Amino acid sequence: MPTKKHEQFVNAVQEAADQPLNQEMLLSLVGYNCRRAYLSIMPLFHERMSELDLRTVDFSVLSLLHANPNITQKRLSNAINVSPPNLAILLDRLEARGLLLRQRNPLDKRSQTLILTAEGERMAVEAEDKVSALEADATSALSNAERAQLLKLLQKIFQPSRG
Amino acid sequence: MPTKKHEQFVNAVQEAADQPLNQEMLLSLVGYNCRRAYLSIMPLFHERMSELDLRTVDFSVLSLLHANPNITQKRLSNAINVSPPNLAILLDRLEARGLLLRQRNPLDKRSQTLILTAEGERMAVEAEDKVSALEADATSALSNAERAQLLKLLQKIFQPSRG
DNA sequence: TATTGTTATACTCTATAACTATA
DNA sequence: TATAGTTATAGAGTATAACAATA
Repeated sequence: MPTKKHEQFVNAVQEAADQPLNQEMLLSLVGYNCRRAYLSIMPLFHERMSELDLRTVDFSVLSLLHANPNITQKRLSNAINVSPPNLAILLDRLEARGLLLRQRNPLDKRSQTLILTAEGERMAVEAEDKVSALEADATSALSNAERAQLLKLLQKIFQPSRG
Repeated sequence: MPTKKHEQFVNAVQEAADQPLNQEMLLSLVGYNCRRAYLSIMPLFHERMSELDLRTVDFSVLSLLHANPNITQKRLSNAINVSPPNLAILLDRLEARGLLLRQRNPLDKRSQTLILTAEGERMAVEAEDKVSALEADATSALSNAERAQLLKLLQKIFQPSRG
């Protein structure tokens, strides 16, 4: 025999099931929306880059070394926000694949400088092409102007000094 | 005795050290910028929410249940993109803390509906206030109009159907 | 004494397989 | 037979502590 309280519960559950989800609060947060946008782009990255066997962080390293040959591990570590221990094993893997070289820094023998091999350069160029294309596909709902505006606004958040 | 090759290497290393890092490629990518912006907001989240002992995903759950009482675990799982096994233990913790209740769904006894306790409601309201404030601080480089524009552009990426 | 980089290790997050109960 | 949820477990990603070599 259903009590009144039980009836109210059944009605509340029915009503909840009938209504679309209210996500107003979460959708008002920049952090949440950044994460959702990022997570919506990543599957395409993994699909298209699995052929090159590169993760996002591997791509970041190749791309930065392509544009900045002979920088030290320290500067790379700071730039991509990967801790020295984790960068060490990441570089072990890329070096083992013949994509880059570590060389003792002649100006300060504590540090090591990094440079892509010829194969690493080829891989970097190919990866950059693939990523540019995949990005365009993942953000095809945006016009070029909107995309540029988005980049500007995001950079204001993590580079506030640059206005 | 330094070879010519070695001299060239020393010069290249010196030049690399003297120049600012070129991050043009990475900064042209929406995914990379989303991640950087997200990672710049998170430390503030952890600082301010450690008092409430809530992670981002815990906050998402409390906030969604606050706005959508009596929804099922299935709908919650879909909304926040957390797999059923991982959601189960997350809900175990919040239930053990007295923040929510799981109730067998009277309309389909396979599923369970979720509702915040009085304490859970208080926690949700307090957390939402804190998060709103922290978001404003983390994105203070943006005007209100820019912030609104940013949310719109990000949502276009992961909700392309909504234009 | 401080810095760069490495090794070892622990912790969190996320993903998968197998199971129970209900439809 | 299919679905909601749970348990157990494995893997990836990230963080910390201790160490060697150089400054």
